[in-house]
Amino acid sequence: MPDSVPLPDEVALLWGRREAPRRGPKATLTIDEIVRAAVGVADADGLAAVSMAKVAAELGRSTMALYRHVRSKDELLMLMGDAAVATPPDLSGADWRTGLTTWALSIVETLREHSWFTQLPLSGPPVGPNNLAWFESALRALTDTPLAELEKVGVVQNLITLVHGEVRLGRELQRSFDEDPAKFGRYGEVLAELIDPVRFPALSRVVSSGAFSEPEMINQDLAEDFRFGLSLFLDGVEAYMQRRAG
Amino acid sequence: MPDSVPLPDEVALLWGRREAPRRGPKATLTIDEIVRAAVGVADADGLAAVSMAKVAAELGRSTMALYRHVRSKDELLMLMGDAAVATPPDLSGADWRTGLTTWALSIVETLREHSWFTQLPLSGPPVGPNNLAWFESALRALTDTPLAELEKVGVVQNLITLVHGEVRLGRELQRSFDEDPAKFGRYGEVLAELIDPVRFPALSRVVSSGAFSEPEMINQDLAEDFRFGLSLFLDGVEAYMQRRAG
DNA sequence: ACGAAACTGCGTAGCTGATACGCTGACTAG
DNA sequence: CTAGTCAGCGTATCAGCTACGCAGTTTCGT
Repeated sequence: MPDSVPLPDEVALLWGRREAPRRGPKATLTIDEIVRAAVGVADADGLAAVSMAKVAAELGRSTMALYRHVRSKDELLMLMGDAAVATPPDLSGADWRTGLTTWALSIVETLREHSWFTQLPLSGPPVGPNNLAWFESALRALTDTPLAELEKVGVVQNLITLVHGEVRLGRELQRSFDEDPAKFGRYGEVLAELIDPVRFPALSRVVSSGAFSEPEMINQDLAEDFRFGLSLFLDGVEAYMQRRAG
Repeated sequence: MPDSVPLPDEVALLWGRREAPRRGPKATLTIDEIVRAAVGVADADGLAAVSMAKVAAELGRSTMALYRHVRSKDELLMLMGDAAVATPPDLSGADWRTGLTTWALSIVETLREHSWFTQLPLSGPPVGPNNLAWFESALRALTDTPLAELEKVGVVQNLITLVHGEVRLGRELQRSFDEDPAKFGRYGEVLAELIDPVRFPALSRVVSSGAFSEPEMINQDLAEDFRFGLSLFLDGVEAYMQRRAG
């Protein structure tokens, strides 16, 4: 059976289905090596540090050598985006709620190690094998629920959004903290100074409740917020299912 | 009363509290003009098009003139981030749920017009006057609820995340669509081709349910997903309040 | 077995963009 | 009036992406 729909070029690349040329010298570089090197650079020094030159240097090659394997830097970024997420956990046997919770925590953990992930330009809906595997994994957790297929997609989509937000915020706050730790100790103070209790009554109440005065625990607080948000969201899903079933 | 905590420099800038020099020629450029021009460029051609040179050209100035008013491009981006969100809606009189819904839809609408907002580097927790005003607005909607102050922050934080996700996805899908409209018509087909129903049963079911075959309505679908996610989340908040109060 | 075709790796060079430095001339406090 | 300040900007440097084309390598067709 021939491909009735020839795959878009980047998709073929993502799935390793780009046919190798038969003539000419064998490539001494593989896409895999390049992507691995790029991921390494991003993990170590952030996405901004990923330049074609640096990745090439990491491999002991010249900058332009990479362009024989990758059409553009954007294409490399796309490949990195699929390489970053590897394999989803096995959720079989868990009820949908436990499954989705595990799923969400797993993805957060995975992405925390490649927190540049959320900075990648999106090139449309997911098409990479690993990203689709995670998508599949989440959908599978919802198999035996009364949700319509489209609703399942909606739930997973929103879950992904929550996860991205958590990872992004974690990374940015961490970076900001590393840049100037002193600033964090003063966030509460600075707010207190800026905020007129008349114009900002609700915010003032939060500030004086001391919610912003524990500068040391940024990431703990953030992870707490995420778990809280996640459980609220899943509560909502549960309520929706009951309404729909009953 | 003197400032016990001298404001960090960028914060002073954000709040227009940087003192003007008393000697020398008067500036013929204001920060406001610069920020407005930069926002204009970003609205028209995207954040990537915002270069110091382009913004300066927009104002009929030389590139380096901007650096008298802004310490770096990052500082300009920070200012853009506060300028983009202007003034939050008045929610007084609404119950918390209606209030937060209005709030979320307003922010989405606002950010849709400056959808580069979600690409800005975050420089820590919010400090700009407009961003804080939105924060205040959301917190105020939760005033008369049984939530603790820290929980209110958590709820709003997660709401913001959902909003960012919606805006980001909308922008990226739109861009991707504009780049190659044909690709969207084929997303369902491409998936169908890639996905082995044995390895991807749940995804296959979604694909064959036709959930991905209406390429024309990307943004409608997305907005739908957002409203769905928002209502699920708020259902969860409601359930939590009841549990807490009862 | 041999020439042509198909390739790979890479050197070079062009272009865009951020920004350091220092000059010129304007404005103001005393 | 004059010294001190400051705005605008020309110039130059550096980083990064990538188009182009050469030189050497491998394979196919005959």
